[in-house]
Amino acid sequence: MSTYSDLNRDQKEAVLKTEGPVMILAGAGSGKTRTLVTRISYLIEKKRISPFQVLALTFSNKAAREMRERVSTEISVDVGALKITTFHAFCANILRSEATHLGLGRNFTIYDDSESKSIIKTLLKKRGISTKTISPYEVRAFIEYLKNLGHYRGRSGKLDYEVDEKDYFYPFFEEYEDELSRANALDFGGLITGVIQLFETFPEVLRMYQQRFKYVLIDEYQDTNRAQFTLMSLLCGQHRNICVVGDEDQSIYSWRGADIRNILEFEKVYPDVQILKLEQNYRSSKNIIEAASFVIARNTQRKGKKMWTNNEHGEVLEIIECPDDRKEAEFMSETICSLKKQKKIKYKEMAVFYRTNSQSRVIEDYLRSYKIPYRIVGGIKFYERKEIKDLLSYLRLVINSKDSLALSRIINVPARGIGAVTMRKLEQEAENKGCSLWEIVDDIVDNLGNYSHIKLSAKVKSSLREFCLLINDVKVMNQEKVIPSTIFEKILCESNYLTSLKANKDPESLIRVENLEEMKNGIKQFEEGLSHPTLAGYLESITLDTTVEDEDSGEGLRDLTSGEVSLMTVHGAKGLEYPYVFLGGAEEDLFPSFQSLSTGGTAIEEERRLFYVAMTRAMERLYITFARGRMIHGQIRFNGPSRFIHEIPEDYYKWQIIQKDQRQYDKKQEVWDDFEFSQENHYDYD
DNA sequence: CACCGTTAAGTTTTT
DNA sequence: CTTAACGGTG
Repeated sequence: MSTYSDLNRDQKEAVLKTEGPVMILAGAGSGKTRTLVTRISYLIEKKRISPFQVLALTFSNKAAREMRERVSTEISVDVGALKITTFHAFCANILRSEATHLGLGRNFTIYDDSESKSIIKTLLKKRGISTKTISPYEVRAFIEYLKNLGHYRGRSGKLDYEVDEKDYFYPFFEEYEDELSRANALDFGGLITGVIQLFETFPEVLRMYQQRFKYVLIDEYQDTNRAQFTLMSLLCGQHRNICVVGDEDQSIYSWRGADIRNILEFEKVYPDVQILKLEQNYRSSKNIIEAASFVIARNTQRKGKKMWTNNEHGEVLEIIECPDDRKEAEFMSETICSLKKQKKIKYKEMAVFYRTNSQSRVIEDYLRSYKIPYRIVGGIKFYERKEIKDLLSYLRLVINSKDSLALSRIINVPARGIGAVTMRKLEQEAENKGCSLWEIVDDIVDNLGNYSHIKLSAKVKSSLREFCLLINDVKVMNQEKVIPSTIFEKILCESNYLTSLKANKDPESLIRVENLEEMKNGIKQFEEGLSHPTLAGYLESITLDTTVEDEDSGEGLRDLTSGEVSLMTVHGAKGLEYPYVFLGGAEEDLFPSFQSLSTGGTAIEEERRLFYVAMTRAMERLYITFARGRMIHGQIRFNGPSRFIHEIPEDYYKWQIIQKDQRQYDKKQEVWDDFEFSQENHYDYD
């Protein structure tokens, strides 16, 4: 890399301003990643900063991977020392090395959302509270809320948020934290707050990291929560070489704790910040950019950017009014086919976006019947499947025997005759002795005599013995650094998990067997390229990065040169771009969602940002479809087109009506012209 | 202890 | 229309 001539003036500035706080407001398609990558290589090659001192934090592994790859093709120096990683992986890393400071074992387990929910459920149950009196969901939300703020138990000093320790829910937060530390576990939020606690409690540790990371860069800054902001402030407190890159108009994760104030009020914390705007869009046609700009301009929570492009005007957008969701899917399929046939557009250049996952079903049905190859991006989660979680629990227990959640999950899977009654006895004993479930189980097997007060049948005893034997065997294997795939194999066979699955002849079990096969492939893949793969390393890699390699769908439908049409939620589409985009279900109560409308306030602005994100993914053509009537929860609902459609000036679109019928939407009057028409008469076509 | 029927509820999901 | 969760029975 010797020249920056391919960058525009603003981008160059963003590269060159390396000292002090910098905020780059990078609009959609403004060449953000390219700018960041160039900035990193400028730091290293021109300013002779050691790669060891540069830290780039992203949210997704995908983003981290992409940046790492692009940096490594860009610069020739050793990139190995360069830290480009996710917030969570970064924190997990620090905590593993500094674990002892916090009284944590370095082999701690990381619980995902569903696991922390289980913890809360058992917690409530233990207290004899029905889930109807207090919903575990609410408790979880409360705990998550605290962690998103950066709160940890006993945090003191000047807090920039308020915590009411007399809050009805607060004791649950404390009990939950106790439960996690007993299990030597952390949840995702705890990874961040754990590092905050570490830094605030041990200034010398903080100083060490401050000295190491002299240049810090944060991508997708609009999605940071309070805790991440605090972490960043601590880390950059000395040198203040902090560069954040984001777009307030693409902040779509506030329900996950993202705090848009982090970006809107950055100047308050860093008055000397240099704010740079990347406003030239290289992705989309003029029509698309301008139409999207009109929509987003309605938001008040903005710093204000004026996106522009040198690209052609291109075609106007198309608004397609369909009688129902099936005709909408049919329109998409028809259009995709004709684009492919007549304009030789490849499938992989087309994408369908929707607000909710449930919308994909009808679309999939039609795509299949039109023999259009497609792939769902971010649909079913591989690692959330029962059989995968079961085997992961075995592996976890081996690594961290205090992980009682993992133990309870698998002690009777496959069925060994160790049921709820036995488990209650064991849990009681563990509680009395103040030790973990595993210790009790392990001890009972060795020293039965000490447990005469616990009545266990002979069958249960022998089951426990067998289970213990297996786990202890595997623990030894792990200590002897046997590779993960061999350990996996052993558990799969000797736990009888595979045998009992195969005994079931139903197709469900067959799929499970295949999934386990795939899991093994995943482990093998992990081992490749590592000289000393460990089980702990494997677990870390998959809890913090659940992306699964694209499998080849050998269904015969796949067209290698043309690829597949991509289907995803609008959330899933962030950061991506496609020449041809279909945005389905642009209806009131769906997009914007019913919930956001009833929440009121600024919730609608986030929906608008979401709509804006969807629009700005499109490079050449954008089709926005809506259905007059849609099946929702088994009932046909008539919601009318999304308000966001009306926010696009009329010169920017062509309004097309599919299958005229009696119930037409009159966009001039914004009312249905026939309200009395009965649903039944309406929906028996074919 | 496992299975089946009933009931209730229903966004988005980077880690 | 789905799906998850609970409570009753065999």
